[in-house]
Amino acid sequence: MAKPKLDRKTLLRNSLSVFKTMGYNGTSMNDLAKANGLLKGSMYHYIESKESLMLEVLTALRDHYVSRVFNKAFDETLQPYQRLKELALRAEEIFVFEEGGDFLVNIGLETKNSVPAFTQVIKSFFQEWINTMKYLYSFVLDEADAKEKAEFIVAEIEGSVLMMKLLDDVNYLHRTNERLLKEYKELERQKVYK
Amino acid sequence: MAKPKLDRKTLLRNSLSVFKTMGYNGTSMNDLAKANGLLKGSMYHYIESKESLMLEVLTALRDHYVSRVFNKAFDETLQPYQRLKELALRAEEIFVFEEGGDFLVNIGLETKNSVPAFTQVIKSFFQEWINTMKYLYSFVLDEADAKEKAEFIVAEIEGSVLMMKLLDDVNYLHRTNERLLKEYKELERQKVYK
DNA sequence: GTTAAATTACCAAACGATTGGTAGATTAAT
DNA sequence: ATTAATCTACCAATCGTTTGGTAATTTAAC
Repeated sequence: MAKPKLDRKTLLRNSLSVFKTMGYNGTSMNDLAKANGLLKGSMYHYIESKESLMLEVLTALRDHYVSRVFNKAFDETLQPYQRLKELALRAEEIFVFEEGGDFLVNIGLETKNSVPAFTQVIKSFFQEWINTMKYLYSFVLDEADAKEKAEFIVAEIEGSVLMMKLLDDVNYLHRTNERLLKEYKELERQKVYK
Repeated sequence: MAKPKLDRKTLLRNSLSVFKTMGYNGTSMNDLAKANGLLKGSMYHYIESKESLMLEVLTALRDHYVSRVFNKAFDETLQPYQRLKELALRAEEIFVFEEGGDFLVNIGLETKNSVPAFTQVIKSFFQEWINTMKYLYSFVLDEADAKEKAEFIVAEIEGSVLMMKLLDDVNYLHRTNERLLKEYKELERQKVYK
């Protein structure tokens, strides 16, 4: 009976799936336990508290994005435009199909005034994202413009994802990405002519 | 103590204030009662349930926006550009200073998979907003483009508000509005030249 | 290789606190 | 005296968490 061990990754993935559909306050320890094939008391064999579990989920998600998605921006075997395209593609997959998506925003808003520990991780995710975009745009814009552009683009994508969810319209994000890519190409062209 | 202690408007305003900072699931009937200067049991003299109260708050908020904010777009004493400017100004006030703000988005995301009645009202709010923007852009763009532009702009503003909250940066929305206004003026210029 | 101790994984039950909601008594204005 | 508004007291259910206990497995001494 001490064999079928639940490994950490599975625990986090199962828990994320529940948190994602019910939110933080909307999810009970019972829900989490069920999703992991355990009774609620047994969950405490793996975790210290509901809050610490969520914090671990958030952190894992952020680290995943940083090391598996954002890092594409620094892949020197690709042209800058191709890197942006890779990022856009991955973002579309993530937000439209995968578990996770705009999860970080949802939880960030829901717990903003009650669990500061969450806010910190979520903030750092967005900072990382903005920095990634800033780097990519530094190829076609000067420092200050690249920064502003990066901040604006992250907001733009998040807004699209949001409307996509609220209005059940899957095209939102795709159109936004297409617009961004087209615009980037135009910026590259202008840069060359200068 | 049988005086009409609490009028409907005050009840809704007080409740909104609590819901706004703690979310739907994060707010208890006790919290709501306290905010209204009552004991929990007394709340049920005014409302049928926690859910019905929230639904009333959401509906009142949507109706307020439609009749007091969005209607500016149809004010024929103003030039289209001036109407857009009015809308932008009001939006900035609402999102930055007032209670309410992106409340509808937060609740929409938090309760998307648990309380469909909320989703309906929230959806209609965004549809109204999009329609308003579409009308304003029909002065400078053709039908199809105006629609796409409207959808995009609402997403853009929402994204800005979101980042503003998550990153505690009040400039986000202001910059977005300035960009929109400038672009609208440019669209007007292009229209004239054609 | 056998065996006993230590550890792991889990369950069933219960904890005190809090949840949304109800009933009946009490208060105060008309 | 009537009636509307509020309080007090309570309910059943659920919350996150802790407990006591029991198999299954791993470890380590022989």
